[in-house]
Amino acid sequence: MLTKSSTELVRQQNSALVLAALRRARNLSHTEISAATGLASATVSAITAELERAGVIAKAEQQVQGGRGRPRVLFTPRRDCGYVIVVRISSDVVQYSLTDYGGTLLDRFEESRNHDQRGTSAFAQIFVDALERLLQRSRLTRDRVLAVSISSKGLVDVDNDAARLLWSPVFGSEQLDFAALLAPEWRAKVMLNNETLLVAQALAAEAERAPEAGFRSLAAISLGHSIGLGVARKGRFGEIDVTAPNFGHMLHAPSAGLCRCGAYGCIEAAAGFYGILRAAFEVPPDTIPAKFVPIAEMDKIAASARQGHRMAGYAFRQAGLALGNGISRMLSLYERMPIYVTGPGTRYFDLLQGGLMEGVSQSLQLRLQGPPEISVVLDEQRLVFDGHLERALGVIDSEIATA
Amino acid sequence: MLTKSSTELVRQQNSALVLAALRRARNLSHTEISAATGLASATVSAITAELERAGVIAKAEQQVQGGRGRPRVLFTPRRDCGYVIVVRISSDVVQYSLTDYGGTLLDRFEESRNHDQRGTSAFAQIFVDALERLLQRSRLTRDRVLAVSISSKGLVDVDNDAARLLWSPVFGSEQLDFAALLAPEWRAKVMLNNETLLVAQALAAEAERAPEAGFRSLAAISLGHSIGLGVARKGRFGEIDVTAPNFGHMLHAPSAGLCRCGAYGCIEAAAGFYGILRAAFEVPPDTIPAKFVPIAEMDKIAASARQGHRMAGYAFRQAGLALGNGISRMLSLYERMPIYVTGPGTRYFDLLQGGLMEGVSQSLQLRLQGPPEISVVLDEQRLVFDGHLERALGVIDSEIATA
DNA sequence: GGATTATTTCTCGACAGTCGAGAAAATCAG
DNA sequence: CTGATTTTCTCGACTGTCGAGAAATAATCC
Repeated sequence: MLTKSSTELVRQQNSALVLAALRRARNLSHTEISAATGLASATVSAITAELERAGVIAKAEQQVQGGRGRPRVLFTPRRDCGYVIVVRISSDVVQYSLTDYGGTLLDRFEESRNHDQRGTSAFAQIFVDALERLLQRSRLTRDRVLAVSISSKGLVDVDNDAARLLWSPVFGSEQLDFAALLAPEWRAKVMLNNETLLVAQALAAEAERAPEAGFRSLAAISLGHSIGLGVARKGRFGEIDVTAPNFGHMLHAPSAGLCRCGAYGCIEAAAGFYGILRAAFEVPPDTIPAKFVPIAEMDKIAASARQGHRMAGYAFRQAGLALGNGISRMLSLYERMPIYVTGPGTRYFDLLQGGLMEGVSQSLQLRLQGPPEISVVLDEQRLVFDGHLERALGVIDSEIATA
Repeated sequence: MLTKSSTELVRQQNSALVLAALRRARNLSHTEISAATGLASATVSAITAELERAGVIAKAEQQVQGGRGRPRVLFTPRRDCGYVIVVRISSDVVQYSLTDYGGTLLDRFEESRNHDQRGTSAFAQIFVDALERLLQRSRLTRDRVLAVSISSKGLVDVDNDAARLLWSPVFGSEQLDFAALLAPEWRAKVMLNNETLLVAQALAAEAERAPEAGFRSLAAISLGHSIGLGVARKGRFGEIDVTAPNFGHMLHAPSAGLCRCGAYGCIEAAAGFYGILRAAFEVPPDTIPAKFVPIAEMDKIAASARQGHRMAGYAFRQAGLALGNGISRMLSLYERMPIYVTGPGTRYFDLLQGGLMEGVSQSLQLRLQGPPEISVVLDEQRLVFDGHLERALGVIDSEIATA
């Protein structure tokens, strides 16, 4: 069932367009906005006047000099128009950041997760307190925060309005509903996303900004204790569509052994750190996986693999194979697209590559279209943060345009 | 990059809305259109007047009688406004159908595909000739045909404007570009879709029509000599989005043996008719697959499986397992959705079911959300045809609205 | 220094579209 | 024939976009 359209929707769409252009370029003049959006000059006047009246954009202090005619006046988003809180939950630490509406970082602190006291209710309290602390440190009130963007590894409720964590390596299948946690007191929109989804979002935004590269789709794979996948595709209306399929716990092969999710044969059970560890030490594959593998331990296995140790090399090869087969299956179901590999596991990419290429090359589609481009991207943390901002600010912009 | 909006686009969208409503209900009065679309009465007047002037809709002859006040005048799409040609290519026969703009069948004939003379150029000639014949029999000119909708099993170019068959069981990897074939002489829009995609389209349209069932997504799987998958999902703007992932040639397990696509371990190599045959007769799995398996042959294997013959039962079980694992992987990458099984292979569903359920139940997601609903749908041929019409008429409608 | 030129922003009227309200049309009941 | 009822049609108000040209303003030319 399609939905009806109206002139107000037109204005919303075009306002959003102006905001998006302004966000990309930081500040633009009247004529530049017109050129970037394709809107007529008169329309730009109307929209900027409205946004200025609403306090969302302002004429920039510093005006550009030099041209011949009437000097251009630059519009820019008002930084103090609202604030965004970004929360990154990882297995050992939780990072809280505050940015303004322009996306510049104002404050940040981390709290290490105590490994003993698991349990969601304890964490919920810590979480809410940390947000309050963030406000106090910057002397802000709750209603100035327009969005709280949270990320974790794991499975997230796809329903757009919910912010429920369905399964995560940190909390297991104890569900956690962040929207409910902040429900009455906070007006902010609460969003929860898979970490690797945000990486894909950031990479896609970057690709879109690049000169006419003609971005269509891409996938981000994060290697570490667990395996994450984010897929970004350009939708029919030019918008970037991002999903976080359940790649790490997709079935690879029963031989991969017991996964910490409780199933047998997940990709993660072969390619996650604990899977590699288990294979390298020839632990029976139905052993309950290690809760946590120090990176030093992994480095040791990698070193011995590089020195020619047979089982260590085999473990990485099997991990690569699981990833390669998974990628092959993923591409069968979507389409050919470039793959970006991130996460702590990239430091072993030399050891994984052989198995990975072998695993990828076993399908009709890849024979027809050639193997996908696979590249390693290093700064996962920055990408996750960029993805947070990209999403949160985008949502805020579209809410402003809708109002 | 989003795209700008304008008042003309609003009219396009709303015209399309009116056409869609009219197509669903055959004929509707002014007030009914208003209720169905949510548009104001005055707007409906403007749009219907325009469409009537363009010759796309007309006031129906037969008016409904009985009420008290002014009698309602029913609008209905004009059948003679244009025509659609539907071509279904299957391995043994090609079916050509002609329908009017209302979707009623006017003419149909079949031509059996000669199994010896493969080769696309010969087929191209036959194809073009058949289309001409269809026109002559109904005394139509080429320019009265607004769409030619073609279906085949296999891989289709995803690019929306192209109509290129990339790989098919019928022509192998000899590509065939139908749009180019009809390029200068025909004004009709040429579309080519995977057969199972059309099944999914038809099922989704049906689900959408049904009372508030809240359709979100579904998958159709076709079992036969080859294995097809169509996935239909409701997009962000209420439109139905359909894709035909390359499911049959997704990697299952190396043990599945040689597939006729040339790769090893495809789902089809285990679950396609020739795969089942091969396993039942204990032919080595790297044997080059049979080009064609008569259904009688399959029936014999099924009969002996039902009588307890070990290898025959095993073959079907392995086929079910391959399908189940594939479904599990597919659902990992998309989301939980109901599965509809069609095609000639459904007559062996009792034999496949055990393996299928076992194969499906091996994943985290399915343990969290429960197994998907799987149901058998019998009349695949009708669904394919319905899907053709659904798509072709939809495209025509949106082109009319755009004009 | 004053006129000219180039450039940007702003404003006005035309045009397209939707909407609500009420007039007009057409039928039925009494 | 009259009034009630229901549906369709029309009119004016409102919102939005667009093109053209007026207004603003700084650099340049003489």
